[in-house]
Amino acid sequence: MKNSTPQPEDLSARIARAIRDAIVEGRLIVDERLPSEAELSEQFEVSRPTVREALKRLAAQSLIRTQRGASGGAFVNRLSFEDAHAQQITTSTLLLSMNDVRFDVACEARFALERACAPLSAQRRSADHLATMRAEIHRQGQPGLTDEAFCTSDVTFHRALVDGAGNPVLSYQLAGAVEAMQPLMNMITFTTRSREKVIALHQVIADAIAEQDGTAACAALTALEEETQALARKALAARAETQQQATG
Amino acid sequence: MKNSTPQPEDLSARIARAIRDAIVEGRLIVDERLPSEAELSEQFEVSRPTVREALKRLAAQSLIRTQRGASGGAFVNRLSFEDAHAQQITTSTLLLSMNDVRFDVACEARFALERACAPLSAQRRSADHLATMRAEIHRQGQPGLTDEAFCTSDVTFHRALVDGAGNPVLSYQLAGAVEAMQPLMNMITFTTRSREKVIALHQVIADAIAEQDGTAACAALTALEEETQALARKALAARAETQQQATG
DNA sequence: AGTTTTTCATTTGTCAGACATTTAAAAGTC
DNA sequence: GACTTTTAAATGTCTGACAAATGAAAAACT
Repeated sequence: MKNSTPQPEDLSARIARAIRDAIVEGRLIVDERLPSEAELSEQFEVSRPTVREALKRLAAQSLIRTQRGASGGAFVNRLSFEDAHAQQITTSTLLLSMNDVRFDVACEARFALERACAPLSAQRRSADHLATMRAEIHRQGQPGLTDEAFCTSDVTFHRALVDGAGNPVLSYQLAGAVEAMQPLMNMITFTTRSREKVIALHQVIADAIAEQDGTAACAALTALEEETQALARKALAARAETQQQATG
Repeated sequence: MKNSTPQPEDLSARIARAIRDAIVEGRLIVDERLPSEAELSEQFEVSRPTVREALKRLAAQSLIRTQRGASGGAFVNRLSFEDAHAQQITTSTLLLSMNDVRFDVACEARFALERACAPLSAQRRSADHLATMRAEIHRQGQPGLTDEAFCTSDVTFHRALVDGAGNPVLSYQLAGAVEAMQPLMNMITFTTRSREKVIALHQVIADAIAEQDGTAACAALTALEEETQALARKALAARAETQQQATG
């Protein structure tokens, strides 16, 4: 009986939904101005604060932007790849951290997706992308680099690989998978030896991309995945042992 | 000089950001209750409506949920895969439609990502996933099926393929790529002949997945990509011709 | 006439206070 | 002890107001 009315939606939620539907269905187009808050409150027969709450909901999703002053108002926002990118990353990050997603699951997803990009990137990467990859490899070899900085560089390297495919949709979709891994990677303590292995594989990948050899890049990515998984297992085991010492 | 203060963020945006950061950085954990709106307005030294606007922003991103009554309030929400899934789809759909992303770009991304799933799906798919795929193939062969229904079935088929990989992170990341294509696919008019080709390739994919042959599934996906791209080119050309007739 | 300055109306941003509604816990009753 | 009633706390909503930004029209000036 409880679920007959799951959750009578708030007025502001209903209004937000109505406007969102109008945008998604194309009844409101990009840069079109919405009625003023006063007009909206008349149309929906609610108070202005309620309308405002609805508009803030939409603003939070980058669906509208607001401007003050005469001829200001709320405008349908062109959702940019940049905005979508950022949203994707925070959503993915939270998703992984809040649901206790196992490292190996996230890692598998990440490398599977990257392998999807490798062949395209091998074909199309610009000199810039390649230069970024090589620069990051160099950075990763610097002594005295913290683990966190190493991970950040790792992400930059892989993003260059993905962006090399020259497909913005692909870059957008991959953003979450690549960047959201960083907090998980930070669990790992990278020894000098393990860094050397990772860097060597990065080198193989960069070389393969340079020679437009997608197959080789995929193979190196697979090797890197196995190496990463092994490192994570080791970190996890070490952590378990520490905990056992603490409790026992 | 204009960019020195790019856009003085609203109070409600600032407060939302502060709380969001607290959640992302783990200072607020799942199911933890936030201070009441009255307390928040004191802490941030703003009025309750402003606090409420901030909370609505967070609610729009499924970061919090609110409950009325005594011992009610705003609680940090566990971002579920389901919620994230839904958000991803609407974001991806809007992104594609608002930025005039070319069909071939979106299509390329979609199939590249699906090929990343195919080997995993071939290894792990359950009987259920396979049954869904076969059922959709059968549905696609039914006469009198509208183009829209055909596309819907196509999406269901491909989602089963992706879900077969048994990696929820992968399923989540792929959701946008697969589902957001549907509006684009609906441009295409499927002739009986073209449907037959698509169905035949679906059959090849399903068989490959059944026999745990990831390589064959990938090959069939590539063939399906080429077929889809060809159909889209045809639809585009036909549209261009119609327009020329209208204007000329 | 042309240009600059001022005024003004519009619109969002913010605030204060009030009431309605929901809900769980406390108090009261049998 | 089990049930009912009361109560307090919290969100949901409304009204009315003022502040601040901004573009356009009006006015003033050259």
